[in-house]
Amino acid sequence: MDGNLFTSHLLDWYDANGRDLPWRREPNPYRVWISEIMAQQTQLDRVVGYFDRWMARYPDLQSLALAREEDVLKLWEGLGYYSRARNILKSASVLAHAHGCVFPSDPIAIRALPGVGAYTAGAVASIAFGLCEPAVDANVLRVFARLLDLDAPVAETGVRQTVERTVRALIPEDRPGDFNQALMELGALVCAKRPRCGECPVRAHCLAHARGVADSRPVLPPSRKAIRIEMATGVLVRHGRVLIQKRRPGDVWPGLWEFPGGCVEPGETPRQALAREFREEVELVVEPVEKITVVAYSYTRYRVTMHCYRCRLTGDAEPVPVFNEAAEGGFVLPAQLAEYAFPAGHRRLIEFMERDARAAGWFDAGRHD
DNA sequence: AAGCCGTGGAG
DNA sequence: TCTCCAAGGCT
Repeated sequence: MDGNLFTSHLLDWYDANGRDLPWRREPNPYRVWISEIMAQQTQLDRVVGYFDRWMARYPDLQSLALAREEDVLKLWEGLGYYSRARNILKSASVLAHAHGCVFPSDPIAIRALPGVGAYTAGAVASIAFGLCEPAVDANVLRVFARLLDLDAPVAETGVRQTVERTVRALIPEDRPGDFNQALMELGALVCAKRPRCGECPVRAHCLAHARGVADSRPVLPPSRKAIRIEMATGVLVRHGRVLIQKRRPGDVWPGLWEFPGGCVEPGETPRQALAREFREEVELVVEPVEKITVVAYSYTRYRVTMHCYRCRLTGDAEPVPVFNEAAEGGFVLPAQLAEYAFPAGHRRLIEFMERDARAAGWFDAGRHD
């Protein structure tokens, strides 16, 4: 491959077709870092809104160093992979104490930050500091699987190393960040899962295209099957306040809030499962009295059908929840639910109840006590 | 190293 | 409806 010609074709295309993204307008290290963490396993179009809100709230490292985890998780709500947000806070602490709130330019120091792996370190080093470091993400792997017609599964570590070496040899000293971004942009817009070779600025350099096998690259590993599960969750209102609890570290969605509930076990109905979960989780005896809605959502490899019920206490005793499987919890006003970060499925339940509130009155105090 | 961590859009 | 999979990292 003629490296110089390849690079100029690619950069010319990027200059004409690269998207106008907020962190590209002002690529200081802090902004580039945040954008790259947000972009992990997330399509850029979804990142933009979160990025803008983040920068309005935490415009620099100094302001981030004072941030509270609750607020950061709320800002991150819906973006997924919440450990990224917690790792940003851990990094902020490191950057404040060990680096005096000056973002380090040394790739090794960048790579040492929590949540920063080989890709992100290379991206920040090249985009923010102009260093000739490769940034090999899924886009770049796919692009080079086609350029080089690699017949090994791209998930293999050997393939990544091959691609990193190749990229390192191609990076132009005057535009390392643009080169890396151009490779990714090409993968996102042209050399996508279904390639659009007719629009490709570097198809003359592409072995898979020359051989007519671009559609069968990259070679993918066998996929894991989705697991379907049924869950039940309950809305318990008392004196106009609704019971929620905060998930513990080590759980799925650590630090996020939810309504009590859990998996429907074999042989159980959703209502039975819900009564059992309330006993186990919060030591309250409740009865599901009314189906609110069914929310279908998915996380990682699970496909969840969540049956949502309005619950009432059986018995007259004042409820004192004991949070056996949560970090904390309590009864909060429905209007306050907006201040807590919920997993997407529970957030959709809240939105359903708010939309439906006038007709159904899910949160009406007099209806439930 | 293989499994886990979220979510929503594309096809 | 259902599968695939994103500007990955951690354990």
